Order: sequence, then structure tokens, then C-alpha cells
Amino acid sequence: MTDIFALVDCNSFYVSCERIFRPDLNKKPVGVLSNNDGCIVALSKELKNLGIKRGTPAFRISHLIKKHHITLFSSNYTLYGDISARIMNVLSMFTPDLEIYSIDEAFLSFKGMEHFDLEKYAKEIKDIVWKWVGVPVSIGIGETKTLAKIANHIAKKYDKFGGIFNLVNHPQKKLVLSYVKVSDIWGIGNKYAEKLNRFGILNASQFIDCDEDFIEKEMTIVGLKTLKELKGVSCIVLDDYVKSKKQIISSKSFGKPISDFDDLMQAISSYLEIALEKLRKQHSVAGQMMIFLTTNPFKNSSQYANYVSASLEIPSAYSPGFIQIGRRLLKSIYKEGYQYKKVGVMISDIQKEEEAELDFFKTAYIDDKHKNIMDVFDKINRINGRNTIFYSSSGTDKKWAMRREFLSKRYTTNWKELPIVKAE
DNA sequence: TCTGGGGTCCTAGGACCC
DNA sequence: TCTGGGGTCCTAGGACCC
Repeated sequence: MTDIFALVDCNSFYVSCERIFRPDLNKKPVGVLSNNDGCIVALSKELKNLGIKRGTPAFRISHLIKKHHITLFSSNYTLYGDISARIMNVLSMFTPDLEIYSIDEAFLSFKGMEHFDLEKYAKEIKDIVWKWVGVPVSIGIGETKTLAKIANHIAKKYDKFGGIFNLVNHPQKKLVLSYVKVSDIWGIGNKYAEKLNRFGILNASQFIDCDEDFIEKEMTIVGLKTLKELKGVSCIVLDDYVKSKKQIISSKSFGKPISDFDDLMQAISSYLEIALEKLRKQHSVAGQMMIFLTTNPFKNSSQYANYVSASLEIPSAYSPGFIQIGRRLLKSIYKEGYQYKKVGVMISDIQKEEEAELDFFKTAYIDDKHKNIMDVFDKINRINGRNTIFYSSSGTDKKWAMRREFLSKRYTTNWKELPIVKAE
């Protein structure tokens, strides 16, 4: 049976989520901002057409907002996460093998379906997602994940394909690949694209003709896998189970500069709470933690950045233990007199709770009481909403909280903010 | 005034061991 | 002039992804 992969990718996902509840913004330039309303991270086609690029700081386009009637939103991850879950739910009805690759992308296995009308099937998927959730998607189909990615890229780029492109047994595969820049191949980023360009390799068709030893030498076995995938040899398998995280990071820039130790400690404590809740959700414990802080590198003021890590005697997921160590670590690298822009925490050396318990010398948690406390803690927040209860070390004044000036409502996760349909 | 956040994998090099 | 060889483990850094 031939392996066939379909990649379903939402178009301008965050923008599309906002548009579900603001249909008046269809066909208009819309953007979604990063945390702190800093950079533009998602752009509608109309905004892209104004020459604005992903990653542009919002303040650089402030003069264009009025002129072109641009609408900007603060990122509303609660909303996007909820819409994403709905889409994945719909997609899972079309295949038993689904890999949720990111918040807005999923690989579907079409294994053994080479005699089906794959484009027609993809069109059905696209239409149903649009009808039931209200988000437009593009679908690319290929014998490998990398080819499905390329097909998706083409489906998105050229309107004439109606958002669907199939590379399986394509009679002009080489010609199609010659239209794809090497930097648009999945797995080839800026650095390797530049390197390949220096060798005169500019598009996917030229890349596929390269000598395998040469590619492995210049791009390690990662590059070699990409090459083989383009040739139709599947090297990247479909992972249809949820993988546990091997490290969890929580960090955010502050809404305004912070220099006080206690404020920084509040942020560290809050981020640790977020990271550890994620850790417990995947039933794991961590044996290592790291914290870091930095001033604003874009400012001319005096700069300082540092990080420090510590190992835990016993791997755990008990928040107070981590917060205690976090305080000690912060003390060791904190310097007075600097304007800090960001702090963050990282927990690593992660293993499953059961596995840790099997190890006689590394019993997870100090005792069951700690585990019970955290279970109850998480349950309360799960039922009543995040931050219903939290540690006092995380503070209540939160001077450092991020800016979110253009936040849309919690249309799908809060009863009080449900959209209202008015009959005229 | 204003420049994101969260991940993975691979490799090279150092420390250490026999 | 010579100053072994091989293995493992860990870490930092680089590359990529969304």
C-alpha cells in the first residue's frame, strides 16, 4: 500500500478565528499581534498585499492603520485553542490516522487510497470545515509529509487550484518542483537556503537532483531525510499519538520595564505555575529547572542577561518546591539597578510519573500528600477557570502583566461573552 | 511608548573512564 | 621527535519548525 499524506493547514489561522465572530472583517486587512501587542504574527491576505510582513513590530505600521482601515487584535489563545480543537475533531472523522502537528495544521493518512479521487475527498473536507467551524483551509497531498507540505504551499500560493493540490502521481512533478524555492521546502530554513543558493541550487527541482552524500555532508542527516522525502521515500512517520513534552518553557516580556526583585519573583512564580500545570497535565515530573532574565536589547540603556539552573534531588511536579528553588536562583543572578524586560523559566529532565516511581531511589513527589494537593489545585482551576486559586508568591498586583489592548471576547469559553444573534 | 513565545533534533567538543 | 585509543555522557550551540 502506498503511503499518502494530506496536510490540512488553516489559512491565516488567528485572523480566521477572529473573523468567525466579526464577519464584517472579511476581505479587509486584519492582523493579530503577539504578546504585549508587540509584533504582527498573523496577517490576512489583504494585509499581506499591503506589503506588511509577519514579525513586523506593530508600532511600525501605526501610520498605515487609518489609511488602509486595518484592524488589529491582541492574541486570544483561549479562542484559537478552542477553534483548533473543533477543527481537529472534524478532521478526525475523515481518517483513523491523524497527527495534530500544530495549532492550525494536521497530517491525515490517506494510506491505500491511491485509487480514490483524492482531490474530491479533500474538497469534501475543506467544505465541511468551512461549514461547521467557519475557518478556510488549504489541503496538500503527497506520498511523503514533505511532499504534502509542498503541495499545500502550492495550494495556498496559487488561487487557481481552489485551495487543494495533489502531488501524488503528478505527471509534471519535476516542473512543479521547479517553481518551489529551496527556502520554501519544509526543513530548509534561511541558513541552509543561503548555502544551497551559493552552490547554485535555487529550487526544489535542482535540490532533488543533488548527490545524497553531498547533501548529508553539508546539511547532516536531517537534510538527507528531506531530500529522500522529496524523492518520495517516506522518512518522517505519522505520529498519531500525543507526545509528552521533554522540556516546558514559560516566559513573557513585561508590559513595562521592571527592576524590583519582588516583582520579578512574582513573574517567576507565575510562570512556574503555568509550566508545572502543563507538566502535571501530561502526568510527568521534572528533575531540572532553569530561570533566565534579560533587559530590553532594543534599548540603549545598560544591558544585562543571565541564566542559572538547578537539579532537584527528587524529580517532582510540586509547585511550591519549584517556586522555592526559583527564589533562590533568582537571588543568585538578580542585579539591582537594571530595567528588566523579560524573565522566564524552563523545566527539563522530564519523565513520566510512573517511571519515576519505578525507580526506587527517585520516588516522585516527597509524599502522596503533595500529589493530592496539586490534584485538587488543578481540578479547581480546571472547573472554575485559570487562576481561580494561585500561590501568593505569584502576586496580585502584577505590575509586569502584558498589554492586550485589542483583545476580542471569550466568545466560546465564557457564558457571559457568548455572541448574540439579533433578529431584525 | 511600542520589537513574541514555545518547541525539537543534531553535532561538536570537553570531561571522564578504562 | 615522541607524547594511545576508544567509549560514554553531558552541554552548548546551531539549525529547524509553528
